Amino acid sequence: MARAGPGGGRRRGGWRRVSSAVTPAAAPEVPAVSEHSVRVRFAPAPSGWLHVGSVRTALFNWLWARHTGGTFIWRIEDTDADRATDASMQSMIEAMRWLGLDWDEGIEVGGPYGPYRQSARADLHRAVARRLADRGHLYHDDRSPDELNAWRQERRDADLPPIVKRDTVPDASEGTLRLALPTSGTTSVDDLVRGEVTWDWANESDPVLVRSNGAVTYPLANAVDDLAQGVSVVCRGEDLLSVTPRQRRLYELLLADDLLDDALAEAGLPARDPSWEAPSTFAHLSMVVGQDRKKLSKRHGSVSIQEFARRGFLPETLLNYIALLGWSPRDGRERMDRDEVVAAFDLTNVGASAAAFDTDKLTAFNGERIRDLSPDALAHRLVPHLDGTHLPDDDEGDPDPTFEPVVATPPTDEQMATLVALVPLVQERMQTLAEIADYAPPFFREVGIDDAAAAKVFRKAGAVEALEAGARVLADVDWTVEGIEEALRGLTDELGIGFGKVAQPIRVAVTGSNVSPPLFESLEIMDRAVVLLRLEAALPIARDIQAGTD
RNA sequence: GCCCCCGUCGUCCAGCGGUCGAGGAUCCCACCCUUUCAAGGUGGUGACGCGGGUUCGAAUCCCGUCGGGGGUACCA
Repeated sequence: MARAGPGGGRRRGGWRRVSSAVTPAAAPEVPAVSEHSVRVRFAPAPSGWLHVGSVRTALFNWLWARHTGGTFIWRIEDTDADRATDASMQSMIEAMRWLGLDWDEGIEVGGPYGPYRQSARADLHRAVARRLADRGHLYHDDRSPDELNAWRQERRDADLPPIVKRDTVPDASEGTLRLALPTSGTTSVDDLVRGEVTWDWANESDPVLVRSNGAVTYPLANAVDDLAQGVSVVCRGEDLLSVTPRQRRLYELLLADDLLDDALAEAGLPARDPSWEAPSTFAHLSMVVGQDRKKLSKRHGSVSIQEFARRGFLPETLLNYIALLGWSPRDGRERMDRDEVVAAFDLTNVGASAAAFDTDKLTAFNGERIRDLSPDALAHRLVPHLDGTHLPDDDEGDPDPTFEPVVATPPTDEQMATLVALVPLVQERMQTLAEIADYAPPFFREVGIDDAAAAKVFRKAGAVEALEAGARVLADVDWTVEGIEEALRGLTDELGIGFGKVAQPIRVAVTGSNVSPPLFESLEIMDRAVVLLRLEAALPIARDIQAGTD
């Protein structure tokens, strides 16, 4: 990833020192938190769900806080009451908890610089706006949205940029309040991910800070709260890169002559720590795109993070995989657990190009992780995929509402015992937890025989004989893997056919499918009586198919 | 249109002027193993968007171009 700009050395700042002071084995004499400690925040608007892109932003913030021993703040930006929903917020909380991303200050958990829901900070925002207006930084724009849109269209039609500046609008006494931005000169920021980025003030449109209904907008609330909460590092999506100049202008204005401190006092909110300055570090993360390099689609990860749980992905896998989207440790390791990622993560070493979400790679990671689980742990993780909590995919990839739970909620002791016995058989052949729904049913209840499997296997010569002989020898044999194997393998000589021709018909008869865990082990954990019954029941089906074949 | 960002195997990353006849992961293919399906093992295909320049030397630096993305809201 070539980093544009002359910033090759810009990443060598003081971060290493900070990070080395907080590794788990940090020497006790080094204070874990200094006056320059990292304070990062995740600040989503509560509309919609957490998806891969927003989770990556949350994760990188969280990782940087944990790596540096800093503070991870979760603030909710619900200044637009029309879009914010409580359901969305609850869903986000659930997703964060599932991923194991904990926050030190923020919604639900509180903290010294709350409230952490912007709608609860409206008094502060208004107090700030009033002071800004008093100092002459704001002006009224009384055009209606329709008028504004018409004006913008005119400008575009004339190939002119629709940039609003104080002198392009009448200074009316009523209407929305805009911030008067500088009209000339440039401003630049040294972004951790992108290097130096420069803007010309002449191209920056004056943002609306207060709506006609009196509510403040994101540009104001975001800047105020970042300052009031002592945020030191702003790490967010690239979609907010263009908003940086006006935000930094606001920082300047708010910090001048104690404007913000006075407003904080007036609103009765906690004072800022005197050592806090404006956020000095910015990191704009690239977008996450689909495998087609276009916007994230439903097939490619633009789904709620809960959807990944439903599809049988482990939270550890997601965390590991998403951390690798745009970042990698110096030694090139890919499979890492949470602590390893925290230890190795480096915000100053994040790539700037858009990352495509690759479900195949995620799936491969997941399979490996499943194999690393202890059988007992895996059994417990499997339960939600059997009891109806997580529905398997239907043909369209949507939750299948016709899925019949395989075990009770909670599972009976007997069901749990069966599951624990089954786990070693399926563990190494699963990529996702959801696949258990394919393997498990015949071990728990009666299942029909799959037509395609029957057609394929029963029509082969020797199938009927294999079923008959299988039932015969299995009727009295030691019901152990060894006993079953010996009996069944003995059949190849007796019938004069290969073992595959013996095993497949029996597999289909007993499991209903031509794909299953290993036969002997599968039979062993089933009831002998059940096995014999199924072999018996399959016989007429096999005979029919053979008859039709001739 | 205007502003900004990005551009190495299909995909994710490594590469920070010579050690790159470009490395790892994933995907794909082949072979081994094998009672199905997997897993595992071995091997393989596959990339510096293009054009100029700087330099003894460029994937690495500069310029241009093309392509992709974001912004251009009284959304965030």
